[in-house]
Formats: sequence, structure tokens, C-alpha cells
Amino acid sequence: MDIKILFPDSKEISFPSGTTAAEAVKAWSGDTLPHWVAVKINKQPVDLSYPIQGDARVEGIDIASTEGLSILRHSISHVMAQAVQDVFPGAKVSIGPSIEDGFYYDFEYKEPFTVDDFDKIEKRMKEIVAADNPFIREELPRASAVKLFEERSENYKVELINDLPEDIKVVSIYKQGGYIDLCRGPHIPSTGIIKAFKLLSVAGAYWRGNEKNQMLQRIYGTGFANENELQDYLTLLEEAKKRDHRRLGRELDLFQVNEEAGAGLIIFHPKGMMLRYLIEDWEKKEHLKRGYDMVMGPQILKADLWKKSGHFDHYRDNMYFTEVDEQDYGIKPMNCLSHMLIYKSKIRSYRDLPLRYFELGTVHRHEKTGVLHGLLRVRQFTQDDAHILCTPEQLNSEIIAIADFVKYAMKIFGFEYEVELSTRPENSIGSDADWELATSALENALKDNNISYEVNEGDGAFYGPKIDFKLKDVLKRKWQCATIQCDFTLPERFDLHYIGADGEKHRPVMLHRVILGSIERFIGVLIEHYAGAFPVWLSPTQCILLTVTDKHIPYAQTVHDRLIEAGIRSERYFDNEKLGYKIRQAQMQKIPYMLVIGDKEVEAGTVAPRSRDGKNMGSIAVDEFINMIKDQCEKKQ
RNA sequence: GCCGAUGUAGCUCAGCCGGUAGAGCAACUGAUUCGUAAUCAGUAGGUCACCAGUUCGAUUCUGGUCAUCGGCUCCA
Repeated sequence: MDIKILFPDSKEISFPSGTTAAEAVKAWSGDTLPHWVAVKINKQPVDLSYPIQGDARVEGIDIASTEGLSILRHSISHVMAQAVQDVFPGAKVSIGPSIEDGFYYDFEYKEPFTVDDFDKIEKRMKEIVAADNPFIREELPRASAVKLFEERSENYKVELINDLPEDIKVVSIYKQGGYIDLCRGPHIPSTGIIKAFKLLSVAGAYWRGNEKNQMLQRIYGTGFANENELQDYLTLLEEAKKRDHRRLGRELDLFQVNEEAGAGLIIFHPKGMMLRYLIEDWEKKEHLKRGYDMVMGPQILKADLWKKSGHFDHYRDNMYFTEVDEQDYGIKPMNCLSHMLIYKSKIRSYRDLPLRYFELGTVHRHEKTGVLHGLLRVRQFTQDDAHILCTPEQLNSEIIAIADFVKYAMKIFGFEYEVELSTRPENSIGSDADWELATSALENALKDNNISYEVNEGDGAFYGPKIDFKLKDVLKRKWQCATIQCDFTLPERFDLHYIGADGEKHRPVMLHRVILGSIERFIGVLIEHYAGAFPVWLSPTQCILLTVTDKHIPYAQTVHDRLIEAGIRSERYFDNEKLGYKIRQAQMQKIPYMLVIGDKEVEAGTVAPRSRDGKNMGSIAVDEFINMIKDQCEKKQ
């Protein structure tokens, strides 16, 4: 019986049923296979060796496409698993998927792998690639598959099969050379297709991502269609390292983390603090424009209050406690409690709502040692925090206003971001009805605003669901900055109310929200985002005066005085060095403008600005320069 | 917290099989007074993360602690 196959160019060809995808594609393309690593049969990705049984539409998966690369990398992970088992007999395999930019495979082995083992593993992988072994797919009944992997002592694979839903009766395995893996596929036709790969790092990873389980050893690697692309990627990684905020923080003298002071505690140097001041100053003004009131609570509050709020029961492990006059106090990990007390300080009318309390609140959280990371994950940080107390009717418009605020702020700094909706976690307080109400309030606001988002099941705060806005760091790790959390529970626990138009008491709803999130984290991401070359309005130093020789110092000093007087962040560099050297130093400090002062400038009473992108602006009047800087600050450039 | 790696001058790194340490850059001093990404010379700088142990002797070997890095779990 013949089947009809429709190809991408709309050509339709008949083949005998059971013709493989590869044969069909060859017949269509004229004996040579295009750069396809697999195909889609009726939208379903399958191997090139797949026998086509009925009428079908065939599309190619090019090795250069996202999907193709992902298949290639997944196949490389199998080759790596084979190599690891060849080099380290007894190593057990578990899972090995492709991921963004590469792949990994998790193993159990009696000895730890180190990067020094990579040479041996890569060498063996190259042999496997050279052998050009085909990837052979086989399907077998569950029971046989279990038996197969039991015989091979692959207990992780057995566990995976046993945990499959009951209606799955047949599983697929892939063989290449002597290696067998449980796998859905598809794979590249044979190992010889692999042209460029590299093992990158080794790390521990819990089996199935659960910290109660056995820790396995994960080897990360990457692969590309050709050597050039691999080299480009490795170069990119090197470049990314140069943007790392921890490195730039030191080079630009912004901050330090000091072992003597303690882990996860940031010490801001003058330039880092200036950057922080500029951000905070901008933010305060933006909040006042949007109807927020600035407030401030204490750093420690009695433990009983934390018990009342539920933090003691649900957040204690992350809190620090202290004792004052034989009374227990909790150091605040969040700013909400004081804000609740401010609300409660008098009777509120529905006419007062919404109330928006804003605080640059410094909080302490006990983070596990292994998670600390530069400015991005610390133990003390300051949130641009606000709590909005409003009527249920006001909820939607308040959420939308916050989402707009976030959008505006991100645009000022030029950030792209992803949005996630996080729902009720296991360890939480409040009624099902309230959670449902809160979650749908957030979800509706997103939908009303046409904001695309992903749902993050069970990732909400213990008191309410949240909308998270995530920024990416230079190594593509995502960090939550802005968040909006909807809370029906704390107003309940603190018995907040307002008098409605009907003269009755009603319960307000509370929104917790941050725009930049943690100022520390935001600065960390910001440093990487700008690669340390901050726009003029944020640069701790906006310009630096470079004298050509010592005799230009007196005039340069008068220029400096004028700039400082005008509110420009100017620095002097009057050292006895050649101009070229000073320019190089200023360039490495990424200062937006270097002002060269030589004979010409002294004579004409001007400055000669050179921007950090190398443009020479010639001699201009000092006032002209001042106005230019002010204009750029105004425009947030 | 877990797995692995690492910790030597301000920074980047050398330092073999145990005999108390070096380079480049930065810093400081002097000379030079110079026009758009590195002038020359000299000087100084280290409880080799910390604490034990083995040893005649430990930066080196062993154990512990602390910190950092890459992940995992967790999270702003």
C-alpha cells in the first residue's frame, strides 16, 4: 500500500508504507540529505530512521535550528554517558537532557569526577564520534525494559520506568555502540554527525531535584554544529566573565564583600554608594509622583509580633533573633509589620484608601552559605518596598498601576524581563477562597494588560500568590527583581479594617510590592547590564579632568570647582603622567567624559571633552559642557 | 545546607618529591612636563585564609574551621 508524503516545498510524492523518513527525504531532495538531524512527521519530531506508516507531512529539523541543536546536544549527552561508563566502569546513568546552551548528564559513581577527568572523557567521546555509530531506536514492553536495565544495574533508569504513568505500556530505548539508554528521542542518525563539543563543568545535583535524595554528579557540556560556533560560544563566555559584577565591583571600586565582616554582607565604597544614592533618589521621586507615602519602621520588632503575622511559624529558619531586656526580638526579614501598625494607628475610612506606604527597608535573611553570590544573593539587603492597603474593588487598578510602574522603571534602565505568576505553596497560611481570589486578581490584571506570563505552580509567598518580574544576569541566570504579592491574610491577622460608605467595618486587601526588588541585587544586574559603563545620569563619576602638564593644574582646578558647583560629579586626575596614560586609566574606569586641559584650553577658557566611546568633541566652553551633562541626566541618558 | 574545586603581595598568577617565597600590573619615591588607550629608573609590600596534627623542620602532608567559585536545593 502506498502512502503520500508532503514535503516542505509542497511537493507530494508516493512511497510504499514503511519507507523511512531518510529514504523519503533523499528521494525528494535528490539523493543528498539536507543538514537535517531529524524530521517532523505531522508536527511530531522523530528520527530520520522513522518508518512512515500513513500519509504524512514531512518537515526538516535543521542542525542549526534551536530544535536541531537541542537534538544534537541531547545526542552528545548520550555519547558522553557512554564515554563516562567506558572510562569509569560502574558509573550509573540517570538523566541527561539538553538545556539552553548545552547539555548535562547526571551520574552516580563511587569517586568524584573532576575537571581533570574531562580530557579522558573527551578523548573517549572523540573515538565514539569517529566510529560513527548509528543511534538505533527500539521499542519494548515496560517489563522487558525494566529487566534490561536491572540486568545492567541501572537502578535510576528502572525507577524512571516504574514511575511512568500506567497507561504507558511500551518504552523506547536508544543504542549507540555498546551503550543503551532509556530515551524518548529523537536523536541524530549517527555519532559521526557530531563535530564540536566541550565539557564545561562538574557539579553535584540531587536525584530528581530533591534534597532528600542521593546526590549525583552532573557533568555540563555544550555542543554546536561546527567548531567555529563552539569557539564563538566559548569566546562569549569569556566576554561574559569580564562583565561579571563581582569583578567590575572591584575594578570600578564600587563595593566589597569582606571575609572579616561576614559572608553575604555588602560594604559599599564611595562610588558604589553614589550609584546607589542616585537610584534611590530617583526612586523616591517616582514614588511620590505616584501617590506613595514614605514611611520607616525599626530594624527589630518583638518576636510576638512575628508570631502574630505568621512569619515565626513559616519563615523562622530565614530569620535572625536577638534578645533585649529578656524579651525576644526578631530582626526584620520583611517590612510589612511596621506598615500594618501604621495603618492600624487610626480608624480608616474608605475615602482614605488606597494607602500606599513606601519604605527603602533594609532586611536581613539567613540564606544558606552555598547560595550567596556577589550582590545578587546576600544576607542583608534593602528593598524598595511598599504595602498598598485598598478595597477589593481597587485591587485591579492598583495591580495594573504597579505593573505600569515596573514597565516604566525597566524602560528607564533598558531591561527586558520575563513575567511569572507564582501560585500557592505547600507551607502557607490563609483560606482556599482567599488564595483563589488573590490569584485571580493578579491573573486578571496580567490578562487585562496583555502581559504574557508563565505560571510557576507552588512558588508563591507563604501569605499570598505573586507576580514575579525576572531579569537575566550576564550568565543568563534569572533573578527576581520586581514582584507584586496579593495578601488577604495579614490584614485578617492584624484585624485591619476601614469604615465603608455603609458605615460598616470592612477588611482591606493588602498588596506587597517591590519595583527594583533588592537594591543590592538590582545594582548587581545593572552593573552587568551596562558592563560597568553607566549612563551619565548614573555614573558615580561623570567626568574626569586630565591635565596635559603640571602647568595646567591651576586652570583645571578652577574648572573642577565650577563643575562641582554646578552639581556635576567631576574628578581630578592631575598626576604627572602622559596624557595617553591618563586616558587609558580613565577609559578603564569607564568614565563617560574625559576633559583634556592643555595650553589651548587654558588660553581659551574651555575644556576638550573626549567621550568614553573614543569621540573627540574639540574645545568647548565649560558652560556648554555643564549644560550637555545636565541635559543628558534629564533625559536619563 | 549538599556535591566538587579553590584560597600565596592591592590585582592576576608561578612556586617540583617538605628545608620559612617569586613575576607582571597596581602602589610609593625620583627623573621627565609630554595633546587623546601604558615614559624611565628605583623602593616598599607576604603569620602563604585560620586552627590543630604529623615531622628535626609544613606554603607544601593530614584533619577541622572560615571564605570564595561552579552547580543542586532554596530565594529578593
